[in-house]
Amino acid sequence: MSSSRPTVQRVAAHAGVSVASVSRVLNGLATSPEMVDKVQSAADELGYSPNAMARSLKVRRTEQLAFSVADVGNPVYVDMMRAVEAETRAEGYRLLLSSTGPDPAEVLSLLRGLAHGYADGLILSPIRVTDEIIEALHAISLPTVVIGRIPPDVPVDNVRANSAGGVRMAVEHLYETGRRRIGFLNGPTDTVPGVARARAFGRVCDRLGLPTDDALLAEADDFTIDAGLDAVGDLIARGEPDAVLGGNDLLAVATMQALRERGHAVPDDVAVVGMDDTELATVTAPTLTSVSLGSTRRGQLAAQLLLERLRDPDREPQRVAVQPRLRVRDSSRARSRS
Amino acid sequence: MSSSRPTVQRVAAHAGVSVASVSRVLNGLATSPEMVDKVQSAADELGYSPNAMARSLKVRRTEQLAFSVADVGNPVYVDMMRAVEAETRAEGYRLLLSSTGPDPAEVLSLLRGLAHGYADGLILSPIRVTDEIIEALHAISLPTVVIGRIPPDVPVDNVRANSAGGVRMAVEHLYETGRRRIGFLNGPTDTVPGVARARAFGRVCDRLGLPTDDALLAEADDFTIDAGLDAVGDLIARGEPDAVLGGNDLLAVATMQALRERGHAVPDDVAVVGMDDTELATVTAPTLTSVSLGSTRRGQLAAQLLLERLRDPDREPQRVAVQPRLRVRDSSRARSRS
DNA sequence: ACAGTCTCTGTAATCGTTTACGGTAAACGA
DNA sequence: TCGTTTACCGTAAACGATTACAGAGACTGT
Repeated sequence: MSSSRPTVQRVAAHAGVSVASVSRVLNGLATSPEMVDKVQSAADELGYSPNAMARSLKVRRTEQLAFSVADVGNPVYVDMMRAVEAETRAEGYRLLLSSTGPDPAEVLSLLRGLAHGYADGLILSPIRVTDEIIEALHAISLPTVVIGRIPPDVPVDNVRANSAGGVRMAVEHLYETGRRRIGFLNGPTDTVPGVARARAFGRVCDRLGLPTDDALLAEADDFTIDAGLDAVGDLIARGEPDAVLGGNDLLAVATMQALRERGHAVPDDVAVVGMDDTELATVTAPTLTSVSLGSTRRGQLAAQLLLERLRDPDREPQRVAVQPRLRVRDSSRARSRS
Repeated sequence: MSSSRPTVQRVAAHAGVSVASVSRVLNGLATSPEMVDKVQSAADELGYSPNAMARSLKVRRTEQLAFSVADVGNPVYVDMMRAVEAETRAEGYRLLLSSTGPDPAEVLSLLRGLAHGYADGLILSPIRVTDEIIEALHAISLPTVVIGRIPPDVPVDNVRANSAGGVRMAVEHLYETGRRRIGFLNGPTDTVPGVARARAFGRVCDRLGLPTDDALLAEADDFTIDAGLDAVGDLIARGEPDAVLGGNDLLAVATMQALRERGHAVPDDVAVVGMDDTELATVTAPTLTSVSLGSTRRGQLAAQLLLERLRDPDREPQRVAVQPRLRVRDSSRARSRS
């Protein structure tokens, strides 16, 4: 009894047949009943299971898809992930998650490393897009769809949200409910969503004649609760806002927490609204008004685009956008006093 | 220009050298400077990147580790994941997440499918453990560590929490702060953690002389917020508890939400405590008392065990346990009236 | 009885790498 | 000058599977 895993050769020898026959019965091709019998019993006598690596080398398919996200702790990716999984599982693919932190180098290594190898296709949602990433995307031959804005000439399928529209809806909503000093706790502005949201915020404030002094603007160095807590203190103290928009739900949650600790009531003193409309928004107290950027829909579309490209690798890259929708909850209700 | 990806043969031809030389310079083995030059320029002229599949077939390593969790939406797995990732990244492994839903068949397919192929090692945290899974674990040759209780004779490394101890701490804490009708919103009792926690709850209540009528017991059919909301209504209405223990933080959050909707104050009318002490516990209002089962520590230990086994495949399987710790927050403070 | 079909099986090539092995030529020492 | 060491390089054999191809019987129909 050799120590290493049994191979198809060993099974063949043990069953007294050829390797071809073993492969055939294991893949359910036409064979005689007694052949099936011999091979099957030899196989599970030895505890054989095929080497996936060797198999995919030959057939050039792995039956796996990779989904790369920036932060598994962010519920927005959970939504996307579920949608992607639901869509791709039906086609028999296994889904592999991979969490690249905030560092673009990670994404890059993924694009070059895993990209050509362990998966038949890739969905990625990079938070920072560097020139190197763009370049790698140009060069990539693996079917790929990216979630998030990329330059129009990058030849991959693309689905994106309308961040700017979302910010606009949020600010208009706050304006309509009487808020005038609206703060913005953004994520890092060297990220794709960060920069889009910053720009949009400035524009809509200008249009509505709202103040945009620096004291009303804060930038967390990550789209996380911890980073939000670090950054929001100043905004609250120096900006004296009557409303705060969070760059995503996590930042909004951090804002609520900081407000509570400092004795400000939400929404009576300060309204808070988030972005992404994740499950988090429903569990906080008060529940969080949030603008949905369609994470589930984006995941679904990304999966569909990927599956279509898998079927037809040569078709034109497509790009689709999904529209935002405001979900009003308690954190932005009208003041009860006033 | 051929359409398919360039191979080592092609860059060899293009550089006018042998494939062996190409492989050598690409792997940084000893070669002359001019050889390095020729190969390098040929390689990136063709945009060559090696086929990971073929490579790992030969060297029998993928440099990848797989971590399989039941529900990516559960923050407890996020904690574990981060810990595992931190530990394994240092050794140069890439971490692949894979989300098997609540269905044991998924785990099984993972154990047999991905198990022998795309990863050098596997960490899994199955929520249900069937005979088939036990059997597959006996048969597995891939280095594997499971997080969660398994029968003692299963020959894989194992790290587990002390659920029972955790439940005990939670209930004692509630008892000491004056609660007498303690409800329990558990997850499914056909799961490993579900059954352990149910048993422990019964025992500690008996010991303390607390009532355990059926009206105080509820069982959600998943460890999620939605399932919790479905199941907790009855418990609140019929059980009239003055405290509720959630089988995990998600169930506790669901409980708080349901209580709020029905006009009960937390903690004044009803105290709530969760288990797992996830990030969620800090963002709710009131903040959630929760017993930490050491998710980060468990992830860390699991990763270390796996790495050790990777270095020495023949050593004895180890099993370690991590102890719970109660984290008191606002949701279980003493009543202010009374 | 024989050509033609059909069904099953085995031999060997192949996927894209790595690497053991052997050969060649330059460098070295005496 | 002539072995011997050293440094490189190329040829070919793996890794473990799939599959094109061809051969071998077993049928069929005439």
